[in-house]
Amino acid sequence: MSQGIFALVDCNNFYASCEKLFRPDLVNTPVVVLSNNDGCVVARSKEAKKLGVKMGVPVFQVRELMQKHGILAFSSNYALYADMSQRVMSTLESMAPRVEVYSIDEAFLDLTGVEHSQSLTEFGLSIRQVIQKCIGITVCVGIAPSKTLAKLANHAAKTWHKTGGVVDLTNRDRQRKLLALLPVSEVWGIGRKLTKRLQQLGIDTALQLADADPNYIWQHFSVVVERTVRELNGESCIALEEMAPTKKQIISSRAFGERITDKQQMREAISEYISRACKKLRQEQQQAKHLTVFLRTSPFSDKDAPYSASKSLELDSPCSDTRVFLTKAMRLLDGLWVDGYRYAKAGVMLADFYDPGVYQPGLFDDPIVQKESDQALMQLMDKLNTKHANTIFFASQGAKQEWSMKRELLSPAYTTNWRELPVAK
DNA sequence: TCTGGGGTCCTAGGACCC
DNA sequence: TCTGGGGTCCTAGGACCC
Repeated sequence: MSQGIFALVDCNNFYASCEKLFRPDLVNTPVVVLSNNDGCVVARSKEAKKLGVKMGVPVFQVRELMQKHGILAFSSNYALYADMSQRVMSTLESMAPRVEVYSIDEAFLDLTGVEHSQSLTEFGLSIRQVIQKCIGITVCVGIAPSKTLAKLANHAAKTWHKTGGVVDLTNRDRQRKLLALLPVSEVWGIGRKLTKRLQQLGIDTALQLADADPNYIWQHFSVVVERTVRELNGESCIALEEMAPTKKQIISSRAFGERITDKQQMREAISEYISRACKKLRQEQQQAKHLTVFLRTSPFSDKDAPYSASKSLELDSPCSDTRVFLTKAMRLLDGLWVDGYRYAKAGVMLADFYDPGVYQPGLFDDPIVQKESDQALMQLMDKLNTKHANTIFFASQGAKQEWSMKRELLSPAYTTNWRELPVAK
């Protein structure tokens, strides 16, 4: 059994906390943050949770509740959250030698060796204090010999306030006590479907899963669930990954603010998604060979006829030039578009990535030759657009973008735009 | 009227080869 | 006019995560 010690540091109500941070007047106000298009609730402050707003509910279902209790809603402001996240992560990196940034609001830390100089709980508390003081964000810390147990320890730290926001779960008896209290659905990697199937076999609690025979689980489920069983028993099977693995695909897709029925508007939307995806591709310093374009009507509406389709193609050689993908995507769209539907969402996907310069073209391929001047043009575009969004764009993206998503409740870009810095009065 | 977006991993099954 | 079995590669779809 490998003898690592992991900590999971997770920001409390991250998006809602970011919004509140710059609005001291909202200390005790219930706040929610909405998904793109202001569609559903993706984050809730503790006050909003207390009032019964559930994660992921469509806004129209809780509108009454929000009005009744004065719950304030914000559109999601990713520029702000990404910037705050970076501050949290670099603080963590200054406190622990090995850090895996797991998501925008979570990181795994390798705490091997820490216990020689101070207790693990003390270390957890100091992480909490430093982040609170330097950044103003509250985090909880779960500590355990496997990532799956660290997740559960973190859950416990969030759930029970008397823990002080830090739970050390390195002791086997404490592990089993906690596992007995938690339903199997709380376990990392056990989603809705697996929960149901496990319950049918009489496995309701996390402890029952931990005590199941790994071979039996492997046969009835998969190696993934079997690994989870081992992790629940303190055997570390999922390593800490400091380096973000290179991406395998890039998707850019979005539901429209209003349904699209006009092909020209769809062209604009697809052009916009291609531009974003290609920019991301160049940031990853990769080239792609595969392109997919897809579109669909709303799967929730019973009055709209359902339609969903996608088409893909392979380039002769990998490429990261927006103009090449724009041309190809428009051709794919011609094959997908059917008049008369009310389209709700569309998107593009790039895949099959290569490092620049390593691809061997086939004998009969007609490789796209990327001239230096082409690459320079793309670099210049990216540079200008990073400094000020949408400085230059392709005409096909459209200047008005009437179809773009709703963000009616957006907070200012406090930390990423000089003109929107908070003012101390 | 109003239901997110962006990812990963695993598995099953078909095509194809010897 | 034979039709077994094993291997590999690819793709679609399912399940999960935040």
